[in-house]
Amino acid sequence: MTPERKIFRRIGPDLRREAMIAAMLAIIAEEGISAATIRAVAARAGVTPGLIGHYFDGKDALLSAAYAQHMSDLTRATCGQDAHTQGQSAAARLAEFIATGLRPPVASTQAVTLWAGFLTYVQQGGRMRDTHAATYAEFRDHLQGLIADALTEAGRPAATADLRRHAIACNAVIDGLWLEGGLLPEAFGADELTQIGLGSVGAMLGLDLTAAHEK
Amino acid sequence: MTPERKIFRRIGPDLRREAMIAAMLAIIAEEGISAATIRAVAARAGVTPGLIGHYFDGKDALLSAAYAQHMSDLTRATCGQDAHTQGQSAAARLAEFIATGLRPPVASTQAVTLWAGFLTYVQQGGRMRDTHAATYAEFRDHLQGLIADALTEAGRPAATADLRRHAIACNAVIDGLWLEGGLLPEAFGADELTQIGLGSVGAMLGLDLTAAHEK
DNA sequence: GTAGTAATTATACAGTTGCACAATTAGCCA
DNA sequence: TGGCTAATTGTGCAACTGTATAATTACTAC
Repeated sequence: MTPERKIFRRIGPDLRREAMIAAMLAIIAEEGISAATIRAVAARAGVTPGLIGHYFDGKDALLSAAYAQHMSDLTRATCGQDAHTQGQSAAARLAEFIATGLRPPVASTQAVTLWAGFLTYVQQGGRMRDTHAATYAEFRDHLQGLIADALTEAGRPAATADLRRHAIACNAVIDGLWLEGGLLPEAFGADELTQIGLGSVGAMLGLDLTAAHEK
Repeated sequence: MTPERKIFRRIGPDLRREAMIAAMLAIIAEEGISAATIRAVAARAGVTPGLIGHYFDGKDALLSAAYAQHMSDLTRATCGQDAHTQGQSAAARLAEFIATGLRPPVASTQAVTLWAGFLTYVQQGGRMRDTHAATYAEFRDHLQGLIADALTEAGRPAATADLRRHAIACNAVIDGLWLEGGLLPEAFGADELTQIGLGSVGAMLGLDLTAAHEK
């Protein structure tokens, strides 16, 4: 009766890393970041705690990697819809961008919870702050491009300074609605945030995005 | 050479509680919530760890109290400015409300960092979730009242359903700008967020809030 | 003054945390 | 088939965590 040792399989280093990141994200989303200990992540990933130290240079490195992954997922899910709206009008593309950001999986309690869990560490500088700044810039630049196209299409091209202000404002609306929807999901109707988002941004830009979105 | 015991003063129970809450808030703002241990809070409050257990029923209770205090501070700082704008037009009062929420001390890295630190725990239910829901409702209801007055004043009174949508949207703009300003303060000019906020909400409601605010 | 009492300190404890390190093993290549 | 190597495990440790509790002390009322 020798103490039976765990039998294990080697999956590639990349897969192993991904599994650990996925485990960390799942735990943060479900139980909060304070529950995301090395041991808990290891157990969820079906692995021994020591192995995490083998793939990541300490817990902070795993946290950073998980944050980068999550933000990358969100950005890809939001900006990646451009492919589906290639032939349509600029207004329709902008409307679809907004709608995508305000409906699952982008807008969801889980996504907001994850983001919020990381936020504490973002503020303390280091890699996570850079990731945040880069993600924000990418998202807003993308939005600014869509706004520029839509205004040009409407025969009202705008100067760069105005475009910047519009992008900041539209981004704020989307962020705010995304946040509130994720924090208090039961406080809003199914389609409500999307409609409000389209209506608000439309009013700010002088475009009828609701009509553009329904086509 | 007996081991010298710390000499201490008794301040009232209320003052002691406040000192502990203040210490907790300071630590969360400066070093993140993971640094807010009982021992750290005690040291900052100039007190022994055991005393915290004497005034609060566990660490969670202190955390809840600190969160409630912070949100109360923010709400009071934002809504409390009504007194100064009593005689003015409804549009001016709405404009001042928005401007107050987008400039220090309400809009600041410290305030956002604090809020973000608590967010993780808000998601896990309990007292802190109730505090969040109540704060959000209070803020939005206040905003909705200001919007109703401003629209009525402009000769365009709105139905309740429309007011609700307007309040959600305006609240989202303010929240989004507040958040971004706190997370990336160096990315925006001194007055920029206020101007964008007034312009955006004005466009959404069909009012010239920038002009109303300058008077 | 001086007792009484609530506030405050000091200490101890059991559990948890991140991590380092040696021992083991799975899969690959000759 | 039989090593070789890197992936993986198991264990241990020192530091830290929240909290309970007994011992002390500052203040108040008389």
